Amino acid sequence: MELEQGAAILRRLKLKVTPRRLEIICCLATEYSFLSAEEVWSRVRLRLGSIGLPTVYRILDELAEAAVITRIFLSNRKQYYFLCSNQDHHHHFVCESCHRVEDLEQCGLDAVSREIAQRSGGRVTSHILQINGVCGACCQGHSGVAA
Amino acid sequence: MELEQGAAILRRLKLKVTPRRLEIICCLATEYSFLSAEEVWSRVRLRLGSIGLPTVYRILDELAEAAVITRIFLSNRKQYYFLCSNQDHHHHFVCESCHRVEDLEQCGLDAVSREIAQRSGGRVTSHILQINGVCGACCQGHSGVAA
DNA sequence: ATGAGTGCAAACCGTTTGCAGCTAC
DNA sequence: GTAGCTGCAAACGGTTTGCACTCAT
Repeated sequence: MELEQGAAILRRLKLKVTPRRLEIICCLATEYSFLSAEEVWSRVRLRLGSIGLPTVYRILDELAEAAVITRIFLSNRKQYYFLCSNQDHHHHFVCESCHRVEDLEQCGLDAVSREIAQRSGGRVTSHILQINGVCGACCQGHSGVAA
Repeated sequence: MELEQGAAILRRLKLKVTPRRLEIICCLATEYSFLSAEEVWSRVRLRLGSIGLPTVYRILDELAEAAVITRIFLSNRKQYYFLCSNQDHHHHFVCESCHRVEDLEQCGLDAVSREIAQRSGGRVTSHILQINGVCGACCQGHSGVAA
């Protein structure tokens, strides 16, 4: 992603265009996998020289709240972040070997909503769906990238 | 759940039958909603007199590892536990108002697995699906139970 | 110039661990 | 008797906060 695209995102969110914000957006935009806050921190430090971890958290949080990036909660109690250009409702397939993230078109929640409405008259308001597996490349013997 | 049922579960897992373990299983068995470790702790203390929070964590962890109870990770970084007698593959509908949990039969993941296999040759190994909403009773004006 | 952004250190808080004493078997 | 259980206090680690300083606008 060009720096100008990052700046446009920030202006749309009425956030000041600062080097740290641009660098973090660029960092996520060039990754094909989700990153922890510390992983973002270490990557961004290489280019900015210095940036505090709290700043990384603050910026990631702003971007996640604005739905510019996707936040994933994993069972190790850490939060991971992923920049996805697809704004329509969709879910992700996460490769357990290389941590690459793929978009999914199928949601499959229509049937569930119907089941709930028919059975008890309830209503679905949101859902969390994450698919884990091994992607095609990793299935074919590629060893993958360490986490 | 009777105490004897709890004892049977523990014997099956080759764990010693202790009052704390029995009490925790009973506590979860009589709840219709998921509970945090601290919520289990406060309920169980009423009947046991004294029990340490680390013990509650240890026992909940054992039971979750053995798949006797279900562990849910929410975005507040806390873990919640729920005892579900249904052992087949299924998911849960969680009411946002009263925190009651219902079993779902629909999974809807077959279509997703097909999509992944067809598109990139990948393979689905696991998935996390949680449906949030408002249950029938709460939809009909019942105010629900606070978290 | 001024309010938003940032670094640093310290707090936070759910969870885990080490170890001594206790209990089911 | 002994291996496993439990309580307590302390540590852990990812994340958040308070506050003084700095920078984009």
